[in-house]
Amino acid sequence: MRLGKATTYAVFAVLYIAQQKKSKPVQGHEIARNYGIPLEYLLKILQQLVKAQVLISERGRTGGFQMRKSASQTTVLDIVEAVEGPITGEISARREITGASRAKKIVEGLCRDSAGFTRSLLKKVTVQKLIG
Amino acid sequence: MRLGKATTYAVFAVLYIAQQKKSKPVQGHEIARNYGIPLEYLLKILQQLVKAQVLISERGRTGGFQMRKSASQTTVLDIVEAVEGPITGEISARREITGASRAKKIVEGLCRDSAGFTRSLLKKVTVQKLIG
DNA sequence: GGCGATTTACTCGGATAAGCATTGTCCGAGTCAGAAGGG
DNA sequence: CCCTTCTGACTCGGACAATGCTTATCCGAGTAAATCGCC
Repeated sequence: MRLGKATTYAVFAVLYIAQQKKSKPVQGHEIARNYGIPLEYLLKILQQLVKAQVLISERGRTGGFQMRKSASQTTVLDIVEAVEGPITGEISARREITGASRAKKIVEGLCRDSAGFTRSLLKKVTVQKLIG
Repeated sequence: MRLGKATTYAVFAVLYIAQQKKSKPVQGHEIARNYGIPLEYLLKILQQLVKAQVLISERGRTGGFQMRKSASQTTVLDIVEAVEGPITGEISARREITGASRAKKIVEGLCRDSAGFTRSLLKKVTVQKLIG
């Protein structure tokens, strides 16, 4: 399991937002400055989190981002899948390889098991637990 | 767990080689023809498997590829790591993100656990089991 | 001074380039089988 | 007929492009606060 930059940014951005006491929205540039993340890129990632129902956004001068659900109801899996898409186990050249269907099914099963384990692992950890 | 094309080719190529009864080397073009894989690309992948001590190669007119160890001593993990490099759990922007060290360690732990599980999973399955 | 229209500064939002890994291709080095030729 | 030599075709091997995805950036749409003018 290797988390890409985008996903890593996403996790820590959500963490930062969840840690805010105030109910005011947190603005992108504040997160970017704190972690040294390129602002425009971060915004793009935050938008994906909004689409995936992890965050809510507000426009305008006092706008920003807020948690949609509470920190204890938001899991790391939610964040990761929002950015990378669903974690699914599959092999790439499924169509090219003809025959060897038995072996193919076994290998696909392995991938699925790995993906399933990873999903359950990430689902167990909430943002609340990350805060501590 | 998503296996790239190269890795998938590698698994089925090794499977094909292991299935050969004769002790003669199997030639690349035979595998490529059987599975519809681009020959030159397959050769490149097979070379990686040779470097990783999974296969042995022989040049010349009667050359080709053979298993280095027996099918029951060669695991899917050996093949996958030969092509993709070692399966390790890590986050990408480790340096960029400053602070939040507690959360960082937790997330890194998740990645390691996922990687460890996947490794053990792939290690359990030998090429012999794929043949059936 | 109070109220409202306007400006303005700031936000998010989606479309657009740059960098890098994966995938795919080409030509050269090496090696053995088999033909050619002489004994 | 048999052995040696040589040729040639076929192999793997490593260096060289094309493609696709991740990463990064830019400019436009939207919103509320602050400003300015009028009453």
